[in-house]
Amino acid sequence: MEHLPSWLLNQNAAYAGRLVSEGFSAAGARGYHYRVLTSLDTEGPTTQANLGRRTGIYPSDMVATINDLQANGYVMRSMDKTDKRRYLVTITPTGRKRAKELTKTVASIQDSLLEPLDETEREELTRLLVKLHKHHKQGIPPLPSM
Amino acid sequence: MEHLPSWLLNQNAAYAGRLVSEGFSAAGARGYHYRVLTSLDTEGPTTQANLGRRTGIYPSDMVATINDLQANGYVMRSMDKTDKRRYLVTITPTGRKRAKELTKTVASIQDSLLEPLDETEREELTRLLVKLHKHHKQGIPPLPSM
DNA sequence: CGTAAACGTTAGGCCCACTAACGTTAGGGC
DNA sequence: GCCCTAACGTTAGTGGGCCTAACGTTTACG
Repeated sequence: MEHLPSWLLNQNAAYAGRLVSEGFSAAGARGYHYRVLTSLDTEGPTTQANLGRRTGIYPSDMVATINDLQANGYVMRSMDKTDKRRYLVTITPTGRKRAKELTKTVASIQDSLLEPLDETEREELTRLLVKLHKHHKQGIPPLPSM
Repeated sequence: MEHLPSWLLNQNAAYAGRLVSEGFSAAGARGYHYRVLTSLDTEGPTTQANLGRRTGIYPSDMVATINDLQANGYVMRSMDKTDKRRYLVTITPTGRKRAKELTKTVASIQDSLLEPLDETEREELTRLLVKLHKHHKQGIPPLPSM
């Protein structure tokens, strides 16, 4: 079991998750918040559905996430005049500030996560994980109803 | 975000998890069952607490896991004469058979998981993940109350 | 123009990780 | 020998992330 890639992936992801969620929960945030904020910050405002496609978050979970972010003033919902089904989600200045905070938190976590690896190994690991992820992205269900 | 190791780890683990749990749930099992059964099969019978240490499963979850496995006849609880606090958990012949089944399931999943990588890359990925895991194992809380 | 699709939303389920508390039993210090 | 602490198994419950089902409304398409 100790050398099963799926198991290793899981154990390491669990560890990374612990680190990340420690950092996040100390800041009163969760993974979904971070994902949505950075997406809005770097890729611009869009609808909830589209946001879901960008971040891999289900529409049902997106609602709660946006609610949270909106309640904290990090994000604004405005209706799309041309399509009454949609909301347009926009990040606020406060939201941008928070996005940067969380990004910094996450970055410092990468360091402690990758601590045992030297620079070459870090790059190689990242490369392999990217390759794996790119390949499997296609096989992932296209987030139904979005 | 797309190149954050922690994020990549998570996404790939999620994908691996989907594959694994598909395979498992088709067989009516869960990850915890597999972990416990293979541990018993390869490392021999032991107490619940020790089993938890071997597999990284919390004692509270271990109870339910052993209950399930026992209900299906894969495992036996017998009391430790020398220490009335402990149960000794032993795998049954049926359990061994099931362990082998699940192992086969998992093995075939590794293949589809690692499909995009060539042999060298697979070994390198495994090596890096092992290194990461070995290093961080120490920092992981020693499974409280065990 | 009518049917199918997309949108946001509510409700719920599953698995895994993790915490808290409890009664019981064993072990170590003095 | 006794007390305090620690370990054991157990029950209960939390929370995050992933995922499905259903619904009313609105838009797009054939």
